[in-house]
Amino acid sequence: MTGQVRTVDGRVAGRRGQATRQKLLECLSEMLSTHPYRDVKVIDVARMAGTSPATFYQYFPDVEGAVLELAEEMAKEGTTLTDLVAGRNWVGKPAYAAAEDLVDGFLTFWRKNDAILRVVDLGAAEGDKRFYKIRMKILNAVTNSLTDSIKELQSKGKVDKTVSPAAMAGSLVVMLAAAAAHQKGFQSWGVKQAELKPNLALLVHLGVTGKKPTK
Amino acid sequence: MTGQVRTVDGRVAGRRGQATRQKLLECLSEMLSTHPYRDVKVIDVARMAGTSPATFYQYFPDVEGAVLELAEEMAKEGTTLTDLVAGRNWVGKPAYAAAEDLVDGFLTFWRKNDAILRVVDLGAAEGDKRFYKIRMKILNAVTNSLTDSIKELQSKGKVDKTVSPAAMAGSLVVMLAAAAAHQKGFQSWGVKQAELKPNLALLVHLGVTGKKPTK
DNA sequence: AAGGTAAACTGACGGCATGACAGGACAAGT
DNA sequence: ACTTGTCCTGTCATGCCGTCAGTTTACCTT
Repeated sequence: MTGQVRTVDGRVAGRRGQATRQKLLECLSEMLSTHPYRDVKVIDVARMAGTSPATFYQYFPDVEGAVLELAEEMAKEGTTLTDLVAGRNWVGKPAYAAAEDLVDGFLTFWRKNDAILRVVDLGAAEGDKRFYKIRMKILNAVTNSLTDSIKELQSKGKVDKTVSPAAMAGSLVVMLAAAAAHQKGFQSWGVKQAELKPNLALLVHLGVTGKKPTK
Repeated sequence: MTGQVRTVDGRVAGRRGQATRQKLLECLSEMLSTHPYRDVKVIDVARMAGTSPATFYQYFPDVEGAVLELAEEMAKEGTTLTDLVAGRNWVGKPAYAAAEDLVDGFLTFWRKNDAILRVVDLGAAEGDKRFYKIRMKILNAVTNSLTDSIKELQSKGKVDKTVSPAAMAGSLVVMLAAAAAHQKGFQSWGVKQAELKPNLALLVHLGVTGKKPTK
């Protein structure tokens, strides 16, 4: 579609403009990683980028608008998460490997983008449709894929008919997202990273296949 | 301990003072339910409470400080969640009922306090220890209880030794919290409330006992 | 009831973020 | 060098933040 980068007042941005715009986004990202969302101010981001607040407002309506921009970028990258599920075999021994890979990929992706994902999560929970949509875009990739896998197992009679594939897939994906977001939280329960992964994988396996993995 | 309510500058608050303080908290709570966290301003809360910003700052250091107050209150109430797990029988048919009750209680509690829990979640994810502690207080009640249940099943040989009780309990609780926080999100996957609950209960059952529920 | 004291509240102020605008700096082509 | 369109910044009005000095209110003592 319209791949044109535009300023707030409708001008098309040239090379130099795009560069500063990008720099502002980078600084914002940095800022989000090191300061509470509520305290991220336009003036700080602008200063960090070596420019003025007025410039910031040329490219973004406000902080939220800029965060949405970052989130969109991330969402594009996030659709590659589908590869973790699509075309996997959920029967027998390969099933557990699939579960492990899914958990691993998910945790890695979340850790890499945790600062933005925090804000996206908040915005979505607050009912902001724009953030909500982005969150869906990321999670849908995995959820739909998982849903299909469960449906297939069901049609083969390998999974109980009472299970709702979408609800189960959604629950699992939501669990992974939350576990990823609060990875540090587990430490205070005396749970080490290394312990967490296999248990999440076990739960994913149990949820999808309904059975314990065959070792 | 010191049950004294104090102002920021150290005075002990009297009857009238406590009343306005309480009113401010109520208005803040209302504000959090209807506006994005980032946009909640002291002046708006004060206006809604029919007082001035200066009064607000007599009782709370800032918006965050007041939210912590609200969260503490909620956390006290939240420890009753333990009752949903403690003393439950996780063998045979009663196990599924236990899982159902846990899911139901959790979702209800979360929905009732969603506005504050959103902020607590954000604060915790951002690494703020105060919010983190409150989140733990609520989740620990359930997690520790679940952990014990799993340990017990393990000692009886009913659950695989490779399972880490704490990691499993933590994963399940985190899943419930996330599912509760994004209840609306499931609708766009075509999942109805009524479908979600039994599937969550099934996952809890699978996670704790390692087996499908006996109907 | 008068007077005293601590509590409760407010008006006002300096400081800072926001957001709009107009004008100057810059790059690229002629 | 000149023109043109893009890009950036100085400046300003507005509004919120957070503090303080000072006023009003409630309560207690005598």
